[in-house]
Amino acid sequence: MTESALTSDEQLLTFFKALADANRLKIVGLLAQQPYTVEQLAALLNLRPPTISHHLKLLSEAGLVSARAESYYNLYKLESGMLEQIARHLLAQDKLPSMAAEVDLEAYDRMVLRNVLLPDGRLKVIPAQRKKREVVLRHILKSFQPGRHYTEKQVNDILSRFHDDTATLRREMIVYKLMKRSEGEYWRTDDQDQS
Amino acid sequence: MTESALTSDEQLLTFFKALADANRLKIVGLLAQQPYTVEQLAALLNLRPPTISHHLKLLSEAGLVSARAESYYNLYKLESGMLEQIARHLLAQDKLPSMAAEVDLEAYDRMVLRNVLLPDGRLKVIPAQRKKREVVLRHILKSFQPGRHYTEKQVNDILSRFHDDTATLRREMIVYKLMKRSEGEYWRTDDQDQS
DNA sequence: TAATTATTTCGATATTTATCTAATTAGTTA
DNA sequence: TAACTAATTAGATAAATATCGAAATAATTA
Repeated sequence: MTESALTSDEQLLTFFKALADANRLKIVGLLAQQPYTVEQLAALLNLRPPTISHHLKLLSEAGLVSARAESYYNLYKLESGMLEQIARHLLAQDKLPSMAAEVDLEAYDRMVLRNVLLPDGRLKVIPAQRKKREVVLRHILKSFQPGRHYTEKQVNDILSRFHDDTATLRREMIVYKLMKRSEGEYWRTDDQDQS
Repeated sequence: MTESALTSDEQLLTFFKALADANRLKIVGLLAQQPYTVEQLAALLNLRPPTISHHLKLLSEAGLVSARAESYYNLYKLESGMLEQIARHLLAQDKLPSMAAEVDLEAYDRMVLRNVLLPDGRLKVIPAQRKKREVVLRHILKSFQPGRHYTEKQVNDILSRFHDDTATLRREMIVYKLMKRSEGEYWRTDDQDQS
C-alpha cells in the first residue's frame, strides 16, 4: 500500500475542518505542551465543558488527539504523528492533483461544444474567445487521422462539414499548433494519444 | 525576523479555513495540474461562476492561489510556496505551542481557588480530586520560602492558616512531591522558580 | 450502597457560510 | 464607439456549525 493511500481525500477534508476553528487551534497548541482534561481546557478557553467535548470529538475523529482515562478524568493528549503525516503529504507536490481525482476533466469541453454545436454537428459560429475556439478546434481535429497527410483540398472537405469558413478553421489549426503544413500538405501535430 | 513570525496564528486559521471545504480542495487539486479560468472551474465542478469566485477569494486571501489577466480571462494558478511554508511550520513541533500563546494558563488554577477559598483565605474543604487538590497545595506552598528549612511545628503553624487538618496537608505536600522531609525537617522541593 | 464528580449526549439557538440569481464592473472585439 | 463577455459584487436563502443549558452516563469516593 502506498503512502498516498494512507491519506485519503476524505481524511484530508476531515483534517482541515478539524483545524478550521480558532478555539480548536488553541486546544492543539495547549495539548502540544502537556495533556489536559476537559474541565481544564474549558477553564483555560472560557468555554463550557460540552463545547470542549464537541471540539475534542472533531479533533479526535481527525486523529489529532486521543484520550486516556485517569482516575476521575479523561486526559487528552496530542497525536503529533497525524500532524506530521498530513504535513508531509502536503509537501509531496505530486500528491496534490489526487485531490481532484474525481473531477471530470472534460466537463468544460463538453459544455463549450454543447453551446456551439448544432444537432447535426455543424458549428453555430466559430467562437472568438481563445479558450473556446481551442476546444472547438480540438474537437474538429478528431476527424483527421493521426500520422496521415492530407492535401489542402482534403482538409477543406473535412472542415466544411463543420463550418463554411474553412479558411479560418484551416489557418487556426496551424496557429493553435494542432496541425502542421509543409509543401501544401497538412497533418496532425500529435502522432497519437488524442482523445 | 524569525520564521515563526512569518506564519502568524491568524494566517494559520485563514489557511485551514480556506482548505476546509471539499470543493476548494478540488480546486487546489486542479490548479496543481495547470492554471484554470473561473469559467472552466465552474464547468468542471458543476458550480456557478460566482460560487467559484467566492472560493477563489478565500483561497487567494490565504495566499494559496493567484490570478493573472490573460485576454478575456482571469487565469488562476496555485501558489505552492504558501502550502510548503505552512506544512513546514506544522512539522516544526516547537512552533505548535504558540497557537495557544494568548491563552491564560492560570485560568484553571484561579477557577479552582475561587471555588474552594473563603474570603479570609482559608479552605472550605480540601478537594478530594487529584487535579484540584494539587492546585490548592501549590497555592499553599507559596507561603513557604524556597530554600529554607522548617520544623514540623513551624509547618503546622503555616498550614493551620489554611485548614485545621494540618496532618493531611502536610502528608499530601510530601505525596505530591512539593516538599521533602528528612530528620524532622521540611523544605520546598523546588529551590526557586515558583509562581 | 449512596452521593459526588467529570464527561458526554441531547435539544435548541444564533452565527457562519456555501450557493444561487441578478446586477455591476472591467476588459475585449468588431 | 458599440456590443459582447468573463469576472465580481450584492442580496437572498438554505445548510452547516459553534455554543449553551439540561439531562444522561460513567466512574470514584465515602
